[in-house]
Amino acid sequence: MPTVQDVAHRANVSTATVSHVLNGTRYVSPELIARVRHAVLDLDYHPNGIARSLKTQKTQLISLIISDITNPFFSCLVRGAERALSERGYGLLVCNTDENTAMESKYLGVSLQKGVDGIILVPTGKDNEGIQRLIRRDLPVVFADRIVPGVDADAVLSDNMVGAYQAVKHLIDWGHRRIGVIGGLERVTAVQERIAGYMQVLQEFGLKLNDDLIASGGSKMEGGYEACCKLLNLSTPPTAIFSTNNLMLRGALKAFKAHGIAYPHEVSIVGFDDFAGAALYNPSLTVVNQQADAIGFKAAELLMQQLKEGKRRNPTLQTRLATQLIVRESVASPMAKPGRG
Amino acid sequence: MPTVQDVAHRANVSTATVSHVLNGTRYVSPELIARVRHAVLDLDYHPNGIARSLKTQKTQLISLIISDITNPFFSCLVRGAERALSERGYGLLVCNTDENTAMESKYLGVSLQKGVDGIILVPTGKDNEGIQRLIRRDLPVVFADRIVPGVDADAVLSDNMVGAYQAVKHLIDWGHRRIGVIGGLERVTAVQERIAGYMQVLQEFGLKLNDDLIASGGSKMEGGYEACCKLLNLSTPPTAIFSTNNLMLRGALKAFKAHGIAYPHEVSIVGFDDFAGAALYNPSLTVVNQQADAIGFKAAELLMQQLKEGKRRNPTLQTRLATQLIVRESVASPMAKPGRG
DNA sequence: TTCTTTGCGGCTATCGTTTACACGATTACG
DNA sequence: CGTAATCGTGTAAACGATAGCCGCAAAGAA
Repeated sequence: MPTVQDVAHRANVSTATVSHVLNGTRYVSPELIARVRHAVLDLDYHPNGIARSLKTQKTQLISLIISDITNPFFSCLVRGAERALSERGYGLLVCNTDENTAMESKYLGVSLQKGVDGIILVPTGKDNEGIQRLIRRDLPVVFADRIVPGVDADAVLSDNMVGAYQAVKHLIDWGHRRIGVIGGLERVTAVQERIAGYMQVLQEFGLKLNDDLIASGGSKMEGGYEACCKLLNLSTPPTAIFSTNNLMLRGALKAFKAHGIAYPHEVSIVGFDDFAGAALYNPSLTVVNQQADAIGFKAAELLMQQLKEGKRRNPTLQTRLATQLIVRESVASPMAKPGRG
Repeated sequence: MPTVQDVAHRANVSTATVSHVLNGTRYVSPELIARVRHAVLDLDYHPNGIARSLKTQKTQLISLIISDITNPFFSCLVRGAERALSERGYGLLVCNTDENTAMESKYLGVSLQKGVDGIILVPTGKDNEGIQRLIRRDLPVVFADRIVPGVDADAVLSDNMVGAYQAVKHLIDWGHRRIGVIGGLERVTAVQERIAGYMQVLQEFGLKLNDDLIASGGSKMEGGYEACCKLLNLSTPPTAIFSTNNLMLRGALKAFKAHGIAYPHEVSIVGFDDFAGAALYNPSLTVVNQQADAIGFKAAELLMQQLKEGKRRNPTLQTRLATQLIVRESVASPMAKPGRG
């Protein structure tokens, strides 16, 4: 592996000149430029990024901390972020926390050690000593999808309240009055907001809130399955269900299947977050779409901005991306006799 | 940001001692260990990974080059790899090539500059100068999902021929004789093998091969849609279709919908690669499952081994992971009158 | 007592860059 | 004609860690 020294030697110039030719950081005569270029080619020289990082204190690395890449919402988010970053020559370090705060801390720590230039964080939710440390060190951080309440940093989020509002309003428009919710992890601000949206609709239409109708589980398919079973096993089950995330929606569908329930005629269902194939289910699924890719992209852009300006932004910027109700076939009027049992 | 120097100073020892205490690389008296530990805590010292990397020539970073994280197969693969790596303190740099050889080269280049310790590569297929360079530099590489024919490196793959065999045999067992294939990119060895498996079954059952029945497209949903349309528009369309990948399967389903075709009764279909929700379609989808997570995990493990042994393996090791036919509802007997017109 | 051995821990070169500073030469200016 | 400014390039000091090589002291041997 040749080094600047080797190049300098071969081109009969100093290492400074080599460096400046390569980076265009000061005037060098055409003659020397040519010699250096030549030597670089001859030796197949590629500058060592690590040494460069050590000197410049920049790694061109961003870490992206999410809960689970396997969730299509997050994989789209990652894709969006990667698109924005790779254009500008940044690499993306992907970390899966599995909604586990300890993991999050660990990854925050390794990110710091690896010297990333910034972090896009989908926080597990609990306020976290690790996050405070980043902020203190003045490392650019932007939250995506969720925030952690006490912490002041840029964020790009879905408009969760409105999204939930759209979903639940849709159910009400179809005549549903007894609407169940499948919630995810309670500490996650995104689901808090979605449930708040749900409650707001209820209030607006003068329906009374029934705690039994709010069922929570993990955030994955299994959790959705269990939560949905809880709802279906109520003495008077809901006539419609609003699932606050995409994996849990599928869990709910599985529960329908297990209980021999045909949607939408026995129970209607609306999900949060569209996904490839939602249109292909039979009946197809009515969902609230969120712009996962754009969230990632935007978050990366904000981060790049902070990097350019060299500081964390002050005051902090919170962007909300619109959601959209996609009406398909999973909602129908409630049956004449609500409930099954 | 405190450095070893600061710690050494505060603990009244040399930097060498600090380093050795932190890494346990030589005997240090309990007394000094305590002093160093104390100083580390006092200063909230965290070693700078970049400096360490420069000195040790190791970054604890692996890059994983795939075509598209948005494809559930790859996101599972990533997950598996990450699980194996993060346990051992390695970070994962994720790169999406979009099946584009130029992108692949670019990412190979940046990986080298960033000084990754190894690469897990899902090659786009074309033999690539960049890959040869890695090999020459003796950088550990392991292929996942596919290989590039001329290049000698460890690989972890699905047993594609057998998988395709299972799928197509299943269709034949149900009485199908005119079976279409939706192929992906031709240069991808995985799809080559799957098509070879298809051909093998045909031969075994004395069916003659018909080029019209092999339709290719991109590797994504759109490609599947188009390829499926081609098949459906044949003068005598197939009675069953084998899709060689997961996204294309959904594209095919979309084509069914567009053509008003009800599977499995009008046309049967089998896909390659199971995915969350395949069981929830209606009718549910019969697919050949591959162990995506295990492929990623195993690939990472092989890489770790190479790192431990300090060299690329010789001779090279190729692992095949079993596939499994998951019979659901998307296959039925062909109609009495094959074709539609 | 003196010489050797051994064990502990400090000094310092090194990894491969970037970049502040210095330098000599040439030109411009008052 | 002396001083200053300009110009093009080189020298060498960082960046923050690791680790080879020594030196010193205490212990053991003769």
